[in-house]
Amino acid sequence: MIVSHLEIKNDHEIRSLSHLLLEWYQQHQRDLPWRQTRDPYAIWISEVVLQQTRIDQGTAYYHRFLKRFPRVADLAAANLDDVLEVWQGLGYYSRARNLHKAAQILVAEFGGQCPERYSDWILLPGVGSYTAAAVASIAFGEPRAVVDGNVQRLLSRLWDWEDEVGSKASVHFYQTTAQALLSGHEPGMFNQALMEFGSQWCKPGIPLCDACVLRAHCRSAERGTQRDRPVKRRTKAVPTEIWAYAIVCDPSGQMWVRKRPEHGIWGGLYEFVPRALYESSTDRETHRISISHRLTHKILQLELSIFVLPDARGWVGAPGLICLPQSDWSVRAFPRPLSAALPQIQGRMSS
DNA sequence: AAGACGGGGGC
DNA sequence: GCCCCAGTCTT
Repeated sequence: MIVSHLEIKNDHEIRSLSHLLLEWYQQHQRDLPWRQTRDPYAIWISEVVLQQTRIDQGTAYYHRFLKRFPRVADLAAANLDDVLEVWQGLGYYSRARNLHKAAQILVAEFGGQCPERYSDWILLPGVGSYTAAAVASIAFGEPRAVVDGNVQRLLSRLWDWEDEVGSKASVHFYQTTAQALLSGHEPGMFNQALMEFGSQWCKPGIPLCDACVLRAHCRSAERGTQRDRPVKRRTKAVPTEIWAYAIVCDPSGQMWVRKRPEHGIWGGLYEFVPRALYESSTDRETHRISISHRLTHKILQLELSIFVLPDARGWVGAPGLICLPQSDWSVRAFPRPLSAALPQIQGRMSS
C-alpha cells in the first residue's frame, strides 16, 4: 500500500510544526510596506512586483507604482508606455503589460473592483497560482496556501523531498503539504510566516539550522542534505548573442529610436536603431561602445555605433522609427543596459 | 517538461 | 562564475 507523504508526519506533528512557525513569525517578522494595508489592489501590486524579485529591489518600485497609479481605475486608464516607464529597470516587463491589461479587465468586467476569490484572481493575466493564493489569503482571508521559492525550499528540507522542482509529483507535494500546514490558522498570516521563514532562516546554501525552531522536525537536517534541497534541474550553458545598434543622433540631443514589439524580450520598451537598418549609410561612426549584458538565458553583446549627424531629422529612417528630442528620453522606457548607456552617449553627442 | 523572460545581490 | 529571488506563460 502506498503511504501518503503527509502520513510520514502525523497530524500532531503537522500542528506542532505550524504552531512553531507562527511563534517564530511573531518574533521575527519584518515590517514590510504591504503588511500595513488590507487594500487588495496594493497587495496585488506588491505580489506582482515581487515575482522573482528581491524585496530590497522591489520595494521602491512598489511605492512608485502606487503613487503613480493609486487605484485600479488609474492603472486601467493609463497609457501602457507610462506603466512601462514606471517599471523600467525592474525586468520581466510582461508583468507590467499584464497588470495594465488586468486592470482594464477589472474595470470592464468587475465594476472596477478587485475580486475576492482565488477562482477570480486566477483568471487575470499575469496572476498565477502563487499570486492568486497570496492576494486571496492576505487581503480576504481565503484559506489557500501559497507556494513560492521560499516555501519549496522549506518543505523540501522538512520532508527531505528528492523530486525535482517543477515535476508533477513535486507540484502536488508542495501544494498539498503547504495546504495541510495552513489548516486551522489565519491564512494570510500563516502564508507570510511560511515565506518569511524560508527567506530569513531556511536560506539557500547554508541555512541557520543550529538556531532553527523546526530542527527536530527536519528530515534534511537529520540527514545533512540541506545543500541539495530543493532538487533542481541542472542549468544549461548560456549562449552569447551580438546585438548591434546605430545611435543616430545630432548635437541638439535628437536621437532615433523604436518601440519593441509587445511580446518577447524587452517587450514594449524602446531601443536604438538596429545596425542593419543603418548599414546602407555612408556615414562613418564617430564612437563605439561595447556592453556585455547577462540575462537569465542568454548573454547579449551590445555594440553601439554612434553617428552624430548635423541634424538627425535629415535622415530618412525606416518604418516604425521615431526621432526623439532629448527632453523625451526620460519618459520612454529603455532596457537597463541601454538606459545605462544614455549618459555616455549624450557625452559623445556634444563632443 | 522545458524554455523564455530581467536585473541585481550574495558568496 | 553560479545560484536565486514572495513566478507566469508559451511551446
